[in-house]
Amino acid sequence: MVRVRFAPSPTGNVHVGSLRTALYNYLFAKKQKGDFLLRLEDTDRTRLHEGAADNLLKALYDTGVIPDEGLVLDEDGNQAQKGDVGPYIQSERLELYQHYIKQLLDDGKAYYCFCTKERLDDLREHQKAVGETPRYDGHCRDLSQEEIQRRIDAGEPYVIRLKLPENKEITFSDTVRGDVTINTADLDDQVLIKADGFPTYHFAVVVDDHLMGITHVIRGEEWLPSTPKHVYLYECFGWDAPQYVHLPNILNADHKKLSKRQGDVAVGDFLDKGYLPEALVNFLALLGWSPEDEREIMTLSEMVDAFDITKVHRSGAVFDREKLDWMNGQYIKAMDDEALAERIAPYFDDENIDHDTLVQYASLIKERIACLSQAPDSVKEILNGDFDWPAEGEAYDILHADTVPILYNALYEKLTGESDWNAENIQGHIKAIQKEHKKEGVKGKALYMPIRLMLTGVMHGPDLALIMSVLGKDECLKRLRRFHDEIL
RNA sequence: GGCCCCUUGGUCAAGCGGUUAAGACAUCGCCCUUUCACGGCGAUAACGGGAGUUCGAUUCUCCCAGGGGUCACCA
Repeated sequence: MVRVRFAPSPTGNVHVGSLRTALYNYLFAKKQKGDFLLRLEDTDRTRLHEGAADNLLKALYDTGVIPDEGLVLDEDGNQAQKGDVGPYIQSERLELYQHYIKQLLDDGKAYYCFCTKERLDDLREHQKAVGETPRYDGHCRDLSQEEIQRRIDAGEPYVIRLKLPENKEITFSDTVRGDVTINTADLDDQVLIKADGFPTYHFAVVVDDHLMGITHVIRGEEWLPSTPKHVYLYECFGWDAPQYVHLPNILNADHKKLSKRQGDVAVGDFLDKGYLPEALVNFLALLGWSPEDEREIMTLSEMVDAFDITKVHRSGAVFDREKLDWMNGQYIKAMDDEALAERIAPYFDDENIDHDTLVQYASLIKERIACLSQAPDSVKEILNGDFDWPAEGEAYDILHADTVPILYNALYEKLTGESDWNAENIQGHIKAIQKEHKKEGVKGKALYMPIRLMLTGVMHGPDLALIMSVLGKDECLKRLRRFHDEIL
């Protein structure tokens, strides 16, 4: 039975890269009919962030990447832990780490280290200055039992380090990268337990992944260089290591790691902006993986069916915001007006607009916006009545053509008489005008464009009758009168 | 700098010894349309370099170059 986990630390907002990692774990688990767990790695007390766990859960549930086990949301939407191998929050597992570190200590696989921060800093600085790779020098590796006891009793702060064998090649297999070999000579005696008694990531992941029965570790490639330490720990305990899958990074356009400097990176930011969660997830899934066929627009469950972890790309993928826009637009266009009206409603919050109007707005902008937050501006751009008619250029010429007065009179009269104001009837009037005044040149572009200009001031926009319908009779007539007074 | 990983068009990516080297985004045309947008059609555009292996390399091997990651009592 496949069991995978997403194990972020609650340090702030959820990065889209993290979401993708979670997503791949989820897709793999579901494809293999296994479980996807969420574990919180909160061993760094200095970086804890208020509400981070809530953010995390919200991002996951909003996007449908929902954990089967571990930290979850209960029926009431409250944080809860679910499963038999908890707790799923590392700070609640301290006794466990104590137990296992003792075993390592007893076996001589780990040792106490009393080196001060200052000594370590000096050491590192010196090594750098001499051009050496910064590394722990093993100062406390061989302290006598007596000295250790004495210093502990004296209350000296200490950490516990992994005693790495010297010059040993450690090889592990990675699903996307194949066999990777690293020599312990290039590795540090990693701190396993910090001075505050908390485990470091390196120790906690191994203990937890083993105890939780994790079969596949799917994580970012930044973990690749430290994986040998983890593999060695499994060896020390006599446990089977999981299968590793290191995912490529998501990059900025400059091929650097995706960072806040160049736009949004938090899942919440994208959702707030009006990127649909299903579009974001779809887009993210395709960064580093693609299905066998040529589909690009896929639901989560379609992705599950098509997902193949062995087809994950090896190299980093640039986060192309233009393509995200396109994809989001595809999702928006695929929605019906009612559904879209509901989704854009929050963005009109301050304006108190009724549902029917919202539906009309939806039909107006559906094919013009890339994300939901553009809705108000887009509507405003189309319906804005506070404009001046152009004083020059093609638009000016159109509005000052000889046929415009004829058109104006006919239009004003017909619209005034219309009692059932809808797009179809409006279109009928325009057609009728064309029929009656065709011989005077009021037809085609010379018919539609002046009307569009009279009513909106600009030469482009959605279907004219549709705009007029949404504008309403009073507003249309008002604009026509203003045109008459100011221009005609 | 040491170590590790990566390398097909501007971007995401098919490809897994023999192909006219897919497709998508973006760009540029044309078409559709009263306009814009949508949509349709088409165009431009790629195997980092060098050695091998092979009848034949984008596909296999090695070297180089470039890019990235990592070298914390952060994850």
